Amino acid sequence: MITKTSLLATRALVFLAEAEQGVVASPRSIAARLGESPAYMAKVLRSLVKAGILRAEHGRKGGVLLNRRSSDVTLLAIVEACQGAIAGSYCQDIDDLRITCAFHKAAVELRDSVVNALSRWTLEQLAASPRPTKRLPGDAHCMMVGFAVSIAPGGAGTRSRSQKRTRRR
Amino acid sequence: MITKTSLLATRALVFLAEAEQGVVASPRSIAARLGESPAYMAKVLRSLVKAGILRAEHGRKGGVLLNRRSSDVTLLAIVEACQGAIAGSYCQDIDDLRITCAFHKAAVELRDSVVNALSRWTLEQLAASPRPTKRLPGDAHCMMVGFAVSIAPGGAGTRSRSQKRTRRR
DNA sequence: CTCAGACAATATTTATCCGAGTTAGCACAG
DNA sequence: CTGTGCTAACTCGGATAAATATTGTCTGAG
Repeated sequence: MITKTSLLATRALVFLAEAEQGVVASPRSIAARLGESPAYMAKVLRSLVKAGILRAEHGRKGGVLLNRRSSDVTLLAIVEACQGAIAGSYCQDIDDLRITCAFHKAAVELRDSVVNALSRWTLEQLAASPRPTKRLPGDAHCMMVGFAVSIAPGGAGTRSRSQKRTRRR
Repeated sequence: MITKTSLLATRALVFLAEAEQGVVASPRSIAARLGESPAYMAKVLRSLVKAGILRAEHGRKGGVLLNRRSSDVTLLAIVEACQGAIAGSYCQDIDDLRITCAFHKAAVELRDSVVNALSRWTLEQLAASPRPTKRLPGDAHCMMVGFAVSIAPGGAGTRSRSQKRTRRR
C-alpha cells in the first residue's frame, strides 16, 4: 500500500525537517545518514523535487531543501509524489454516484478513506516524533530508523537488500 | 490497492449471490458468464473456498456455492482472501502506540481506515446493485460488468488481456 | 552537484498447466 | 436388474510461465 520508495521519501523528508532551516543537503549525505543507497536516494529526491515538495540547488555545493513549511506537506502529497495519484476509482471517475454499481460506491469510499487518512498527517507531525520513545518489544524494529521490514500482505520481517549492502553508521 | 484478482473474486461472488440459493456453479460456467478465463477463475475460486467464503462440491457435477449468507460476507474478507491480510503496520505490530514513531501511528490509522471502509460493505449490498442504473457518461465502463480498466496509480483505461481473448456473450 | 531518462534486477500479479483424486453418467455384458 | 469399466466434469495443491510493477543503477549533459 505504501511502497518502499514512499517510505524512503518520508524518512528523507523527516531528516530534512529535523535539520536546520534552509540547510541544503546532498542526496549522498542523506543516504549516508539513513543507511540507504545514494543512487536510489537521488532518484527518490528527484520525484519530490518534481512534486514541489523539495527544491534543488545546482552546482558543486548543490542538493535539496524543503520547498514548503513542514506543516504544509501532507503524507498524502509525499505518497502521491512517489506512487502517483491514489487510484481514482475502480470504475472511471463519475460524478453522480447514484447511477453507479455498489462496488463503485465502495471503491470511492475506500479511496476517500485512504486520502483522508494520509491527509491528516503532516511532515511536521512526523518529524516531531521521528523515533520510538522506548526500546520496542521483542526484536521489533522501527522502519523510520532504518531496518526494513517486509510490508507485503501477511508480511514477514526480512532485511532489505540495501540494508545488507549498505553499511550503517 | 484492490488487485484484479480481488475484483474478479468480487464479480464471481456477486454472480453467485444473484443466483438461486444453493445453486452449485462450476468455474467454467462462471467464467463463461463473466467473460473471463476458466483457469484463472478456478484459481480465484479456490482461494475463496480456502477462506471459507465458498464451499466446494467434488465430482462430475461439482462446483462452488456460497458458504455463508451474503450479508455475512464483507468486502474485507473477499479482499483478504485474495491479497492476504491488509498490511498490519509499517512497523511491526505493537500494542502500545505511545512509544512508536509518528509514522507508525499514521500507518496504523491508514490500515484501520482501509479495514473499516472494506468492512462496511457486504456481498449482499454489492449484489443488490451490481450494475449501473443508467448508461455511464462518455465511454466509461463498469468494471463489475467486465470491461477492465487499469487501476494502477494514474490509471488509464485499457482492455485486459483476457477481455481481448475471451469472447463475451 | 542536478536532471532525465534508459536500463537492469527483483518482486509481485496475472494466468496457465498438470497429476492425483472424486463423482456422475453411460454403455455393455451377464 | 446389476455390476463393471470407461469417460467426462469437477476439486486440489501446487509448479510454472508471462506480464507487470517496484527497486535500484547508470550515463551523458548541464
